[in-house]
Amino acid sequence: MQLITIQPETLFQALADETRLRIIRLLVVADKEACLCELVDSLQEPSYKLSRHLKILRQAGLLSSQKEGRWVYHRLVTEPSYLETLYATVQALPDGDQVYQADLARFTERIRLREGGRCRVGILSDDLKVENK
Amino acid sequence: MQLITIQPETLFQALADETRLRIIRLLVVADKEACLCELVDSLQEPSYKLSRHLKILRQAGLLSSQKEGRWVYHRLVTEPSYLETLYATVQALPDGDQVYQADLARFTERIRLREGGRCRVGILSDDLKVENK
DNA sequence: ATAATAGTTGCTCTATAGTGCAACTATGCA
DNA sequence: TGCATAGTTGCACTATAGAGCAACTATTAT
Repeated sequence: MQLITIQPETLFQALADETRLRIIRLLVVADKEACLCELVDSLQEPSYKLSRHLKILRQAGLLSSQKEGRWVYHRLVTEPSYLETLYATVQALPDGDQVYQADLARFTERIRLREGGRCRVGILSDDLKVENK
Repeated sequence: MQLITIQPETLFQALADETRLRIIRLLVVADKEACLCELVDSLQEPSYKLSRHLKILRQAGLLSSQKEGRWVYHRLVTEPSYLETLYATVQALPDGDQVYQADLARFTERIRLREGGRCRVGILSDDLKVENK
């Protein structure tokens, strides 16, 4: 049950950003949940950036996030039912420069590293890791 | 045929504004075209404001506008087909504070003044008229 | 305990979006 | 021919959104 009502504009505002659309579209098409590090490797974007966008999607009621130890799994929210219609639209959008296709390809590769369906490795793309001095 | 490809984000950006959602929702639910002055009286917003929002919707590929004498009629674009799905979502959105319902009520009343299906009067809400000194 | 790492967030900066006012164009009517 | 009016747009102002950096928390493994 959702106590505070989310404004319709907020919903569309959440999708009005390329990075967030890539996240949503990936989760819609792959029909899977994903943790941040898997998204970092799939979208090739820094974790702090994705973390913030995930928060915006969560606040818009599109995503639910569950912590499991070190990892946080993000999945699409499917209620209320018009969200399913919305995801159908997202899935039907053109992929002019094959960005989504490339994201999905990396994601598919990446989740092959899961053990028992759970993520067991961190960020693999060296250039996206945050180094602790 | 659409020569320049509209980015998916642009589509959602266009809907990420209360005024523009009111316009789209009104046209979806009423299943009618409307001219600016009818929209001004229905949404109770100044014409310069709506005119700009209509332009944004047009540029996003959601609206087509045709001039007929003094009046410009705006109608929803239905191609490509995922736009229909998008409108279905818009129609299914909650109307918490009955804003859309009130807009529709005023619009229904307003288009009763048409003659032969065409708008024959201008802005009726005195407080929204732009006075020429 | 300590180090490594998954993830988050405060801060600053820059770009862009929305508003209102006022001036503008274009069309029809007296 | 000139006026009223449907509609558009340049300008200035303000608010907000997104990015990057760096510091932070929390959890696991050694």
